[in-house]
Amino acid sequence: MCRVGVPENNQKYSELRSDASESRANVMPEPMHGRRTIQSLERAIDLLELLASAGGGMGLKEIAEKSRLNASTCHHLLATLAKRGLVGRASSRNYVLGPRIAHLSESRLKHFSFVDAALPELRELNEATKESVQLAAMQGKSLATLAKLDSMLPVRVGFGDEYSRSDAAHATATGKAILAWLPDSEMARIVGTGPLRRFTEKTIPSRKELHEELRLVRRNGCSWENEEFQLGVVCVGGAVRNQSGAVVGSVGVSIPRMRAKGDHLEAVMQHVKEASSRISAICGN
Amino acid sequence: MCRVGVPENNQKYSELRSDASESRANVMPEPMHGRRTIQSLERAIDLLELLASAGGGMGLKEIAEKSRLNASTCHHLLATLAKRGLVGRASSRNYVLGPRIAHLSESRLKHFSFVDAALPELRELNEATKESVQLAAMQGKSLATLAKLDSMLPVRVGFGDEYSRSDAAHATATGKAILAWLPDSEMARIVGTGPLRRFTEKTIPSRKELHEELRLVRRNGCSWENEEFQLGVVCVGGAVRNQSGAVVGSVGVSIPRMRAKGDHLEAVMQHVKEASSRISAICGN
DNA sequence: GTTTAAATTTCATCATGTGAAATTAATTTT
DNA sequence: AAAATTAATTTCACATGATGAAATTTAAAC
Repeated sequence: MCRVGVPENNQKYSELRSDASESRANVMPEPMHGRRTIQSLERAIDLLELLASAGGGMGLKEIAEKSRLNASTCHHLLATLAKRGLVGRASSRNYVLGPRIAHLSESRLKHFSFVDAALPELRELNEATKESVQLAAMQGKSLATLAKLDSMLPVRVGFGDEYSRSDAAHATATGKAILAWLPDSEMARIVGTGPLRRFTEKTIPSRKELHEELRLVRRNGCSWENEEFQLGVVCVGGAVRNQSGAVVGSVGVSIPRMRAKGDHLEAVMQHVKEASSRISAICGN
Repeated sequence: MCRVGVPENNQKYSELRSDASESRANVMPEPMHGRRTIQSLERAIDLLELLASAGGGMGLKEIAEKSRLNASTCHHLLATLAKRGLVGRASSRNYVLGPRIAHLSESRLKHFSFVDAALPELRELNEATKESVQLAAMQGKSLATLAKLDSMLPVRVGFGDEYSRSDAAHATATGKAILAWLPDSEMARIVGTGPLRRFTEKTIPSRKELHEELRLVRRNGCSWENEEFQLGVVCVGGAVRNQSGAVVGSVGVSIPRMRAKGDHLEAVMQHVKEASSRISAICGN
């Protein structure tokens, strides 16, 4: 008897392909010589991601169903991954992510540079907003500026070349972005118990108001600062998180007061949110 | 026209294959139908491991050389890995391990059970030595027994079913295995400043002697304990480390004094060393 | 600017991944 | 226990898709 229709797998395959070349418009129906990606490898990665998503581990059958792949194919892929330690077997004989994953992650972490990783995104943010941008992180109780790209507009915010540390976490958008998503105990440690240092007459004066502001920041998804550190300068900040969701730093955009309003300000906030989430992704989030 | 000789790749391939089946002696020259692993996937994993080993990242050419693969093949593999975030590009355009590695590792860690992972190895140790074995870890300042398998011999060490915690880190082999490879500050915190609790007349009495013993343990590669916790019981312990080399626990074998000598004791020490290093591997080390 | 080297893409070939089917192993039910 | 059921693994023939030499493009030196 002859097979009717398309073998099950073909559908899957064309899905993958159209996905791979989504950018170029599909002017021609079937021209693509473009062997863009390696099928077996992509499938193996699918399985890894699948195992990652379903924590407790899965049996072959479940994996085959969820991945919509032939069980035999899954078995071959899993056997290869298992041989190399990228997957392991739980006591229930379920497949789970293997020890070699931890090893790879460890050696990545050892050579990972936050600044290097963030710099391309920072440049993009700089070009998209046309404003001065910066990357910050806490070092002890100090807010450190790790990188800075100045605006190219004639009127711009620029504090020179010094990568200053300061006790201004409560008075800057980059600082507030970090504080807002830090555990309370950490936040308290950084803010301290003494009076909050005043930089301008607009600096948040009290702990109570700071807490309230941070609550709003969390709700809003990004932080802001209105001449609280330097008169004439308005700032917007976004938190950067790592693989475990912990805040590791923040990005900020500094705008001269004259431009800090309306559509431009809205657009900057949007860009900051996107940039911070992209940098977070690079950090494993 | 007929092809003369073997195309370059075939050699490589047969290398891989013979490597894959190294355990079975090559009695037959070419019987193997065994399509055991998926070549492209194994090659991709080779590249990941290569990138992990050479921290700073590598260019395509170097990767191709080191992996002994065709540059084009590397490129296809890397492009696929990059599409899925398992590799990324540094600012130098070098290939590096990507953010998705951290993500996978994170979700593995979230569901990882030390006990589950170690249990099979523990069983093997139990069968190999015929003695009672246990898995231990520090919980605060207490040494906790996480799992325990009794010997099947008529004369055996067995403390019943209670998974006891105790302040016996300095008096047991499992405890000393942990202390020996902990950072000094951690070690000091656990041992405390008060007098060391005495369990038998053989318990190490002073901090000074403990330090000296731990030095010997480090040199020896495994710890031991001679009726220091319970008269009549001798114990051997090995440290378990995780991906970053930190000590997360230990395995121990408890032997009745009558059997704790000569070849048997030697063999137990060897088995403990191997078991602890295998469990460490499962933990990512 | 020119030269050189590295990275990427193309494409024809055939080795290799694929999946249906058979076999074996592990559970569950009787 | 034995039978029945379900899941896991292995086999194998075939067509797809990975491969690598060569061409092209891009980036780095000079």
